[in-house]
Amino acid sequence: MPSSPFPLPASPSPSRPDRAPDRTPDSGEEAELQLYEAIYQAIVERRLLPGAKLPEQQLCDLFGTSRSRVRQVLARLAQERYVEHKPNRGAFVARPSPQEARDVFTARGALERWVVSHLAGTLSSSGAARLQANLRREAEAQRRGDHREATRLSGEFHLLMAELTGNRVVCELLGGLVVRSSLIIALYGGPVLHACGEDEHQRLLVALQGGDAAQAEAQLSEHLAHIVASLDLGARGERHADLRQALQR
Amino acid sequence: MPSSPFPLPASPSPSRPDRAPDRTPDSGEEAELQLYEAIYQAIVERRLLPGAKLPEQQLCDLFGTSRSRVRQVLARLAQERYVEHKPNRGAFVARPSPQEARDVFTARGALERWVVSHLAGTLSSSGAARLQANLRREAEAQRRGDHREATRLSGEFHLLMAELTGNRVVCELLGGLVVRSSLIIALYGGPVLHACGEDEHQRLLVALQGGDAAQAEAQLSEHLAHIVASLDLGARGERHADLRQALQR
DNA sequence: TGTCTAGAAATTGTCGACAATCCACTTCGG
DNA sequence: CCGAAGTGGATTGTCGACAATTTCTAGACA
Repeated sequence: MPSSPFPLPASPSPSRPDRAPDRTPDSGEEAELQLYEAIYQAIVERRLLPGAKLPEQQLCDLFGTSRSRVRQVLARLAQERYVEHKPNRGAFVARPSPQEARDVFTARGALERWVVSHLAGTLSSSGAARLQANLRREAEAQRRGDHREATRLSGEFHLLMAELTGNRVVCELLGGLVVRSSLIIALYGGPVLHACGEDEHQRLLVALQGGDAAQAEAQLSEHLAHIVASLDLGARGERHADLRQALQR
Repeated sequence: MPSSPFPLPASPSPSRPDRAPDRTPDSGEEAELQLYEAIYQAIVERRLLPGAKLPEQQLCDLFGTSRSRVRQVLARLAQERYVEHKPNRGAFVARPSPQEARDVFTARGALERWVVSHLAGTLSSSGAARLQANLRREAEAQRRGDHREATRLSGEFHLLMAELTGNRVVCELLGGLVVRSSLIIALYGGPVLHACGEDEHQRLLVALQGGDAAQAEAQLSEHLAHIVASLDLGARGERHADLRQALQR
């Protein structure tokens, strides 16, 4: 069926509707970034489900890149634990074990307790405003039933807190854990994706603005515990979606 | 000078003194692991200093592998922030900025406070024995002036604590931070490599065995703060060593 | 009808060759 | 004598081709 080499993201040369038309180094490097971002976003937004296969040639065709670049991207994703690399079998979206699921949220707790503790004393008004804006957008998405956008914003809230501390290292580590959390919730989460978070984020922000570090830490621990408690570890999710459909923007 | 293609690690086929002789898949994959471990250990033990160049062809010759494998290893090391990848310039052992140095130790504090807090209630007698053995070996190395071995064991102490919690995710994250700490101390540490740790580790272990989580957390925070305080951030270390010499076992 | 086997097709793993870029040395002009 | 441009060599970046392995398919036999 895939006789046309470039089904979706347009051929390299003719039209480039996205911005930054000033520098034109080569389409290859750009496509490599696009490919990474596409898979990354598809995982965060749960369009690519755990266990889905990522065939190299198919990705080459979809993004008009060479196989070396695709392999590079897959290797990076594998090191970040977003995909698993089975020898001579190919790359698959990662399926974290129940134990790994618990460990990820425990590690998040360790890092994020420092984040909120640090923020409780230093949160600027502009920072608080950014967090508030995120909450508003999440509530909006929730109200209009856009669960995909809501869960994305929910993860972004945690990352935004980390960014506001100014600690790049914590940001990177936590960023990885948040993505892996998406995989975990996709695997073990019930159909109702922890709608509880909506309110808990709000209370967490109040604690931060009040400068009460202990209260903020307690709120956060409770929040994460609620998420873990809502998981059905032991479920054998065999879910996987279509590549073409998942990666199109 | 390097006319002989395999100066140090022996040619692929004839002799293989290391264990696991049962499976003999191919020398390529094995050499790839050896290369990674060699660079990793050389960084931890401060034989490869920040800023040192890692030329691909030279590594190919030293380990008898193809350039693709060398590039794969370097890419992995770059993602772990152990080496920096300058475009069209090559790979260099990473030189963390002063800001990154502070951030790394802050992140370590966040993770390790959970580690010691968790261990304070659950440390088994065998686990305590392993930690005690590590301390003994470190003290021994310190006594006979083997600073290299002492610093290696010092880092291993922190990793060992993380392992004893059973949380793989925390282990991986902390492992990366410990290696980066080696780079930071190599760059900004004075000639006397925080010999203070010797005693502080001992007191930390006592607190763990006593089950006093708060005391253990306080000890740990103080320990890390001492290390950061001993750093001379703002130093412009241009140190780098010879590859051949650094990577030989 | 079910299962095992053998061949074929597709997919992944590995390598060497070529192109692009940068570094160092030489050479020329001031 | 010093600085700048040019040139040769070395190093890195990229790609396509080939080899190895797995998976799918067809067919024979119990």
